[in-house]
Amino acid sequence: MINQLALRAARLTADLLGHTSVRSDFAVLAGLEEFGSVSQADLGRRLGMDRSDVVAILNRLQNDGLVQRSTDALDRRRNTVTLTAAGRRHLNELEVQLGAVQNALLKPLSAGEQQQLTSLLLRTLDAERDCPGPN
Amino acid sequence: MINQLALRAARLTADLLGHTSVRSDFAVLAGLEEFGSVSQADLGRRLGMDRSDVVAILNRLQNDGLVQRSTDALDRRRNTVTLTAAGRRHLNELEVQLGAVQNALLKPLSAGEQQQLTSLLLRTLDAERDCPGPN
DNA sequence: CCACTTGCGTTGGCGCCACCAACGATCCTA
DNA sequence: TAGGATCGTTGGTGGCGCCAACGCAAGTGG
Repeated sequence: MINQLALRAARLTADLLGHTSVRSDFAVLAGLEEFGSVSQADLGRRLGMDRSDVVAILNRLQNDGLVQRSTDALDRRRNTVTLTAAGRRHLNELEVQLGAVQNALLKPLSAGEQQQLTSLLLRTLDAERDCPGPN
Repeated sequence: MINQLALRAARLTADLLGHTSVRSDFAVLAGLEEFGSVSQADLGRRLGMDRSDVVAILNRLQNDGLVQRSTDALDRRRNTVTLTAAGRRHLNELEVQLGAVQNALLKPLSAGEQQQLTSLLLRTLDAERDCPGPN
Protein backbone atom coordinates (compact mmCIF):
# COMPACT_ATOMS: atom_id res chain seq x y z
CA MET A 1 0.00 0.00 0.00
CA ILE A 2 1.99 2.93 1.32
CA ASN A 3 5.22 1.00 1.51
CA GLN A 4 5.34 0.90 -2.25
CA LEU A 5 5.86 4.62 -2.42
CA ALA A 6 8.49 4.57 0.27
CA LEU A 7 10.34 1.96 -1.74
CA ARG A 8 10.17 4.14 -4.82
CA ALA A 9 11.53 7.01 -2.79
CA ALA A 10 14.35 4.89 -1.46
CA ARG A 11 15.22 3.65 -4.92
CA LEU A 12 15.27 7.17 -6.31
CA THR A 13 17.52 8.41 -3.55
CA ALA A 14 19.74 5.41 -4.11
CA ASP A 15 19.88 6.23 -7.80
CA LEU A 16 20.59 9.92 -7.55
CA LEU A 17 22.89 9.69 -4.57
CA GLY A 18 25.66 7.18 -4.15
CA HIS A 19 23.89 4.20 -2.72
CA THR A 20 25.50 4.49 0.69
CA SER A 21 23.57 5.13 3.86
CA VAL A 22 22.72 8.75 3.19
CA ARG A 23 19.21 8.57 4.50
CA SER A 24 19.99 7.94 8.15
CA ASP A 25 22.89 10.39 7.97
CA PHE A 26 20.54 13.05 6.69
CA ALA A 27 17.99 12.27 9.37
CA VAL A 28 20.56 12.73 12.10
CA LEU A 29 22.05 15.89 10.60
CA ALA A 30 18.63 17.42 10.09
CA GLY A 31 17.67 16.47 13.62
CA LEU A 32 20.79 18.15 14.95
CA GLU A 33 20.05 21.33 13.05
CA GLU A 34 16.47 21.32 14.22
CA PHE A 35 17.09 20.52 17.87
CA GLY A 36 20.51 22.11 18.33
CA SER A 37 23.08 20.35 20.51
CA VAL A 38 21.44 17.42 22.20
CA SER A 39 22.43 14.17 23.83
CA GLN A 40 22.46 11.05 21.72
CA ALA A 41 19.58 9.42 23.53
CA ASP A 42 17.40 12.51 23.08
CA LEU A 43 18.29 12.56 19.41
CA GLY A 44 17.27 8.96 18.98
CA ARG A 45 14.01 9.48 20.81
CA ARG A 46 13.03 12.49 18.79
CA LEU A 47 13.97 10.84 15.52
CA GLY A 48 12.33 7.58 16.49
CA MET A 49 15.42 5.44 16.11
CA ASP A 50 17.37 3.22 18.43
CA ARG A 51 20.25 4.48 20.54
CA SER A 52 22.60 1.87 19.15
CA ASP A 53 21.89 2.91 15.57
CA VAL A 54 22.49 6.53 16.51
CA VAL A 55 25.90 5.50 17.79
CA ALA A 56 26.86 3.90 14.49
CA ILE A 57 25.70 6.88 12.46
CA LEU A 58 27.47 9.33 14.73
CA ASN A 59 30.66 7.32 14.43
CA ARG A 60 30.49 7.74 10.68
CA LEU A 61 29.64 11.41 10.85
CA GLN A 62 32.29 12.15 13.43
CA ASN A 63 34.85 10.30 11.37
CA ASP A 64 33.97 12.57 8.47
CA GLY A 65 34.23 15.64 10.67
CA LEU A 66 30.58 16.56 10.27
CA VAL A 67 29.75 16.25 13.94
CA GLN A 68 31.46 16.70 17.27
CA ARG A 69 30.95 14.63 20.41
CA SER A 70 31.80 16.08 23.80
CA THR A 71 30.90 14.68 27.20
CA ASP A 72 28.44 16.89 28.99
CA ALA A 73 30.05 18.53 32.02
CA LEU A 74 26.86 18.50 34.08
CA ASP A 75 26.02 14.89 33.33
CA ARG A 76 29.08 12.91 32.38
CA ARG A 77 27.02 10.03 31.07
CA ARG A 78 25.77 12.15 28.23
CA ASN A 79 27.49 13.00 25.00
CA THR A 80 26.56 16.40 23.71
CA VAL A 81 26.51 16.20 19.93
CA THR A 82 27.15 19.34 17.92
CA LEU A 83 26.99 20.06 14.22
CA THR A 84 30.29 21.35 12.82
CA ALA A 85 30.56 23.89 10.03
CA ALA A 86 31.40 21.13 7.59
CA GLY A 87 28.41 19.22 8.85
CA ARG A 88 26.13 22.15 8.24
CA ARG A 89 27.52 22.51 4.74
CA HIS A 90 27.05 18.81 4.04
CA LEU A 91 23.50 19.01 5.34
CA ASN A 92 22.75 21.84 2.94
CA GLU A 93 24.09 19.82 0.03
CA LEU A 94 22.00 16.87 1.04
CA GLU A 95 18.92 19.05 1.31
CA VAL A 96 19.44 20.26 -2.24
CA GLN A 97 19.93 16.77 -3.60
CA LEU A 98 17.06 15.27 -1.69
CA GLY A 99 14.87 18.14 -2.81
CA ALA A 100 15.70 17.19 -6.38
CA VAL A 101 14.80 13.61 -5.62
CA GLN A 102 11.51 14.67 -4.14
CA ASN A 103 10.75 16.76 -7.19
CA ALA A 104 11.44 13.82 -9.44
CA LEU A 105 9.27 11.60 -7.30
CA LEU A 106 6.31 13.95 -7.14
CA LYS A 107 6.68 15.11 -10.72
CA PRO A 108 3.36 13.59 -11.84
CA LEU A 109 1.50 15.85 -9.39
CA SER A 110 0.74 19.52 -9.74
CA ALA A 111 2.29 21.97 -7.30
CA GLY A 112 -0.94 22.30 -5.37
CA GLU A 113 -1.34 18.56 -5.14
CA GLN A 114 2.22 18.17 -3.94
CA GLN A 115 1.59 20.62 -1.14
CA GLN A 116 -1.66 18.87 -0.34
CA LEU A 117 0.06 15.50 -0.13
CA THR A 118 2.93 16.61 2.09
CA SER A 119 0.47 18.39 4.35
CA LEU A 120 -1.60 15.24 4.75
CA LEU A 121 1.49 13.15 5.41
CA LEU A 122 2.84 15.54 8.00
CA ARG A 123 -0.49 15.66 9.76
CA THR A 124 -0.75 11.91 10.11
CA LEU A 125 2.87 11.79 11.23
CA ASP A 126 2.45 14.43 13.90
CA ALA A 127 -0.73 12.86 15.21
CA GLU A 128 0.99 9.49 15.28
CA ARG A 129 4.00 10.89 17.08
CA ASP A 130 1.93 11.99 20.05
CA CYS A 131 0.03 8.76 20.40
CA PRO A 132 2.69 6.41 21.85
CA GLY A 133 4.21 9.04 24.14
CA PRO A 134 1.61 10.07 26.69
CA ASN A 135 0.29 6.53 27.18
CA MET B 1 10.34 12.99 4.67
CA ILE B 2 8.10 10.30 3.29
CA ASN B 3 10.10 7.44 4.74
CA GLN B 4 8.97 8.43 8.20
CA LEU B 5 5.42 7.50 7.41
CA ALA B 6 6.45 4.25 5.86
CA LEU B 7 8.30 3.43 9.03
CA ARG B 8 5.23 4.19 11.09
CA ALA B 9 3.22 1.93 8.84
CA ALA B 10 5.77 -0.83 9.20
CA ARG B 11 5.81 -0.49 12.96
CA LEU B 12 2.05 -0.61 13.16
CA THR B 13 1.85 -3.71 11.01
CA ALA B 14 4.56 -5.23 13.15
CA ASP B 15 2.61 -4.40 16.28
CA LEU B 16 -0.77 -5.64 15.19
CA LEU B 17 0.48 -8.65 13.30
CA GLY B 18 3.11 -11.01 14.55
CA HIS B 19 6.33 -9.35 13.56
CA THR B 20 7.26 -11.88 10.95
CA SER B 21 7.62 -11.09 7.29
CA VAL B 22 3.95 -10.65 6.54
CA ARG B 23 4.37 -7.68 4.28
CA SER B 24 6.17 -9.40 1.44
CA ASP B 25 3.94 -12.42 1.81
CA PHE B 26 0.92 -10.22 1.42
CA ALA B 27 2.43 -8.48 -1.58
CA VAL B 28 2.98 -11.79 -3.34
CA LEU B 29 -0.43 -13.20 -2.45
CA ALA B 30 -2.18 -10.02 -3.56
CA GLY B 31 -0.19 -10.03 -6.77
CA LEU B 32 -1.22 -13.60 -7.42
CA GLU B 33 -4.85 -12.79 -6.91
CA GLU B 34 -4.60 -9.75 -9.13
CA PHE B 35 -2.66 -11.33 -11.98
CA GLY B 36 -3.86 -14.90 -11.74
CA SER B 37 -1.40 -17.70 -12.35
CA VAL B 38 1.88 -16.26 -13.53
CA SER B 39 5.50 -17.24 -13.71
CA GLN B 40 7.77 -16.19 -10.87
CA ALA B 41 9.77 -13.76 -12.96
CA ASP B 42 6.62 -12.02 -14.15
CA LEU B 43 5.42 -11.78 -10.59
CA GLY B 44 8.64 -10.19 -9.48
CA ARG B 45 8.60 -7.71 -12.34
CA ARG B 46 5.05 -6.62 -11.71
CA LEU B 47 5.60 -6.30 -7.99
CA GLY B 48 8.94 -4.57 -8.44
CA MET B 49 10.94 -7.11 -6.48
CA ASP B 50 13.88 -9.31 -7.25
CA ARG B 51 13.51 -12.86 -8.59
CA SER B 52 15.62 -14.27 -5.78
CA ASP B 53 13.44 -12.70 -3.14
CA VAL B 54 10.34 -14.04 -4.85
CA VAL B 55 11.87 -17.49 -4.57
CA ALA B 56 12.34 -17.20 -0.82
CA ILE B 57 8.82 -15.93 -0.27
CA LEU B 58 7.31 -18.61 -2.48
CA ASN B 59 9.23 -21.26 -0.56
CA ARG B 60 7.62 -20.05 2.63
CA LEU B 61 4.17 -19.81 1.11
CA GLN B 62 4.40 -23.19 -0.59
CA ASN B 63 5.58 -24.73 2.67
CA ASP B 64 2.45 -23.38 4.32
CA GLY B 65 0.29 -24.70 1.49
CA LEU B 66 -0.83 -21.25 0.41
CA VAL B 67 0.61 -21.53 -3.07
CA GLN B 68 1.34 -24.16 -5.66
CA ARG B 69 4.29 -24.33 -8.02
CA SER B 70 4.09 -26.32 -11.23
CA THR B 71 6.48 -26.27 -14.17
CA ASP B 72 4.87 -24.80 -17.25
CA ALA B 73 4.39 -27.45 -19.96
CA LEU B 74 4.94 -25.03 -22.82
CA ASP B 75 8.06 -23.47 -21.36
CA ARG B 76 9.73 -25.84 -18.97
CA ARG B 77 11.94 -23.09 -17.60
CA ARG B 78 8.97 -21.40 -16.01
CA ASN B 79 7.20 -22.17 -12.79
CA THR B 80 3.52 -21.39 -12.91
CA VAL B 81 2.48 -20.20 -9.50
CA THR B 82 -1.11 -20.64 -8.39
CA LEU B 83 -3.03 -19.52 -5.35
CA THR B 84 -4.56 -22.40 -3.40
CA ALA B 85 -7.87 -22.20 -1.57
CA ALA B 86 -6.03 -21.88 1.73
CA GLY B 87 -3.90 -19.15 0.18
CA ARG B 88 -6.97 -17.22 -0.88
CA ARG B 89 -8.39 -17.55 2.59
CA HIS B 90 -5.16 -16.40 4.17
CA LEU B 91 -5.06 -13.46 1.81
CA ASN B 92 -8.53 -12.42 2.87
CA GLU B 93 -7.55 -12.54 6.52
CA LEU B 94 -4.48 -10.44 5.82
CA GLU B 95 -6.57 -7.92 3.92
CA VAL B 96 -8.85 -7.53 6.92
CA GLN B 97 -5.98 -7.13 9.34
CA LEU B 98 -4.04 -4.75 7.14
CA GLY B 99 -7.20 -2.75 6.59
CA ALA B 100 -7.43 -2.34 10.35
CA VAL B 101 -3.82 -1.23 10.45
CA GLN B 102 -4.45 1.30 7.73
CA ASN B 103 -7.46 2.64 9.60
CA ALA B 104 -5.36 3.05 12.73
CA LEU B 105 -2.65 4.76 10.76
CA LEU B 106 -4.93 7.22 8.97
CA LYS B 107 -7.17 7.78 11.94
CA PRO B 108 -6.20 11.45 12.33
CA LEU B 109 -7.57 12.16 8.84
CA SER B 110 -11.19 12.51 7.81
CA ALA B 111 -12.66 10.00 5.39
CA GLY B 112 -12.46 12.45 2.52
CA GLU B 113 -8.85 13.24 3.29
CA GLN B 114 -7.99 9.57 3.48
CA GLN B 115 -9.43 9.01 0.06
CA GLN B 116 -7.60 12.07 -1.22
CA LEU B 117 -4.32 10.83 0.17
CA THR B 118 -4.55 7.33 -1.23
CA SER B 119 -5.58 8.73 -4.58
CA LEU B 120 -2.52 10.99 -4.69
CA LEU B 121 -0.24 8.16 -3.64
CA LEU B 122 -1.63 5.79 -6.24
CA ARG B 123 -1.27 8.39 -8.94
CA THR B 124 2.39 9.02 -8.22
CA LEU B 125 2.97 5.28 -8.01
CA ASP B 126 1.34 4.55 -11.34
CA ALA B 127 3.16 7.37 -13.07
CA GLU B 128 6.41 6.17 -11.57
CA ARG B 129 5.81 2.62 -12.65
CA ASP B 130 5.70 3.59 -16.31
CA CYS B 131 8.76 5.77 -16.20
CA PRO B 132 11.57 3.18 -16.01
CA GLY B 133 9.98 0.84 -18.50
CA PRO B 134 9.80 2.65 -21.84
CA ASN B 135 13.26 4.18 -21.51
C1' DC C 1 22.47 -29.43 -36.82
C1' DC C 2 25.27 -26.65 -33.98
C1' DA C 3 26.89 -22.57 -31.53
C1' DC C 4 25.10 -18.49 -29.38
C1' DT C 5 22.19 -15.65 -26.99
C1' DT C 6 18.33 -14.91 -23.94
C1' DG C 7 15.38 -15.88 -20.14
C1' DC C 8 14.11 -18.69 -16.00
C1' DG C 9 14.66 -20.49 -11.18
C1' DT C 10 17.87 -21.08 -7.55
C1' DT C 11 21.74 -20.20 -4.46
C1' DG C 12 24.78 -17.31 -1.96
C1' DG C 13 26.50 -13.10 -0.44
C1' DC C 14 26.38 -7.97 0.67
C1' DG C 15 24.46 -3.66 2.75
C1' DC C 16 20.97 -0.97 5.02
C1' DC C 17 17.94 -0.65 8.65
C1' DA C 18 15.06 -1.53 12.83
C1' DC C 19 15.13 -4.00 17.08
C1' DC C 20 16.73 -6.29 21.37
C1' DA C 21 19.99 -7.70 25.24
C1' DA C 22 23.72 -6.79 27.92
C1' DC C 23 27.57 -4.28 30.06
C1' DG C 24 30.22 -0.53 32.58
C1' DA C 25 29.85 4.14 33.93
C1' DT C 26 27.26 7.72 35.95
C1' DC C 27 23.52 10.10 38.12
C1' DC C 28 19.59 10.38 41.23
C1' DT C 29 16.94 9.15 45.17
C1' DA C 30 15.27 6.85 49.28
C1' DT D 1 25.14 4.59 51.30
C1' DA D 2 22.50 1.05 48.48
C1' DG D 3 19.34 0.46 44.59
C1' DG D 4 17.26 1.88 40.69
C1' DA D 5 17.38 4.57 36.40
C1' DT D 6 19.74 6.55 32.43
C1' DC D 7 23.46 6.94 29.02
C1' DG D 8 26.74 5.36 25.55
C1' DT D 9 28.52 1.31 23.53
C1' DT D 10 28.89 -3.43 21.72
C1' DG D 11 27.03 -7.46 19.69
C1' DG D 12 23.63 -10.17 17.59
C1' DT D 13 19.11 -11.03 14.86
C1' DG D 14 15.82 -10.62 11.12
C1' DG D 15 13.59 -8.37 7.29
C1' DC D 16 14.33 -6.46 2.90
C1' DG D 17 16.40 -4.95 -1.47
C1' DC D 18 20.14 -5.77 -4.64
C1' DC D 19 23.77 -8.19 -7.34
C1' DA D 20 26.60 -12.23 -9.27
C1' DA D 21 26.76 -16.73 -10.67
C1' DC D 22 25.23 -21.23 -11.82
C1' DG D 23 22.51 -24.97 -14.48
C1' DC D 24 18.94 -25.44 -17.52
C1' DA D 25 15.57 -24.66 -21.17
C1' DA D 26 13.97 -22.00 -25.30
C1' DG D 27 14.65 -19.43 -29.33
C1' DT D 28 17.86 -17.75 -33.39
C1' DG D 29 21.28 -17.38 -37.10
C1' DG D 30 24.76 -19.60 -39.59
